[in-house]
Amino acid sequence: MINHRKLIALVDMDYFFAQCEELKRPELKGRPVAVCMFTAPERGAISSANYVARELGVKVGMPVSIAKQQVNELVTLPVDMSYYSSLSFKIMGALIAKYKKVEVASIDEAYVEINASNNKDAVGIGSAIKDLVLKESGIICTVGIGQNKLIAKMACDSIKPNGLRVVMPEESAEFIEKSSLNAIPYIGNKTIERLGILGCYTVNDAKKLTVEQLEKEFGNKKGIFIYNALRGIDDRAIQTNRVRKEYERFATLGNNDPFNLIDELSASLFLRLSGMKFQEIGIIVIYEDMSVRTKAITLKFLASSVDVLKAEGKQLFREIQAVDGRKVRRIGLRVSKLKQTNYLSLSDYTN
DNA sequence: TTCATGACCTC
DNA sequence: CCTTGTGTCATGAA
Repeated sequence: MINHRKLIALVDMDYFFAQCEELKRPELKGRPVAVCMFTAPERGAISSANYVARELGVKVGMPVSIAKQQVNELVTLPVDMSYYSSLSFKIMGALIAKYKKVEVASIDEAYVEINASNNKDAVGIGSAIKDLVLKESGIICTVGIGQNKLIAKMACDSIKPNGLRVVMPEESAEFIEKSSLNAIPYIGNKTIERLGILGCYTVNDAKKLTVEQLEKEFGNKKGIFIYNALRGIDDRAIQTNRVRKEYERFATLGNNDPFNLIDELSASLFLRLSGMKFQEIGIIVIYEDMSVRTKAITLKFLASSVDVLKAEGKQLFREIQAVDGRKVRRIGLRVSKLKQTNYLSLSDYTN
């Protein structure tokens, strides 16, 4: 038996936004709590819900009106992103300080490289991570450990909330075989549907497909990813310093003037950029039937002014309107082809 | 290289 | 009044 095998731990904060709210207001514990994105006082969608609410049928993404109908004692709170970000920042900082290789994958998820020679060691490290997170922030998390990101993620998903699960390399194949197809990351509804057409409903069904068949159906990259994932193979590396490649801001139009809205989105985006320059601007228009149309332009220069953003955003919107005059529900504004001009500022962690 | 679109993620 | 707000990546066409 080889000593010190490299493994990956996925640390995932449980129902993060709602748990942050419970931390802020302990009297909420035990009550059904949902953090909501409101577009109007009584209108919006569920962004995060604690397990009390989930057990009563509240689901992430659900309209607030439906959730309230279902659970009338539901506590609905608006998003307080800067609070969640500060907690996240504390947690991630503690992980980075203690472990050599950490990838901050999102506001509530991090991959950590660990060394463990056996299951017992891995469990010990996993529970040390859980203790660290709890001590640092008061937040309860779930840790999944496996030979790669895929196994770590699936182990974690399988044992939420407040869980810890280690799937050692020699158990990986069986672990995957016993999983359902939709438990595999990047296999969503569309992929499930297309696999069904190919006669595949389980992991073992799908393993009968050749890599060529999968590439033909899903494209080169994704075909190979799925072929490997079905066998527990995943060679994605831990990326210790990920850099944002684009930023976007959305808003629901309501009765607002779209051009005013674009000005507001520009201002909000510009704040977020904190000095970063950009060369591509894009607009995303979402219609009443939820269909999407996008338009983007690459500038001939690196821009850094909010006025450019406003002007180009409105121009792109006019161009879309000229081709498609349907009623607009939401508008998004995006900047990409970014160039970092200064050091990381606090706002890099607050939104 | 640019641009449009779509799948997926997750709270 | 059902359906928020971000972000990454891949593909295919021009």
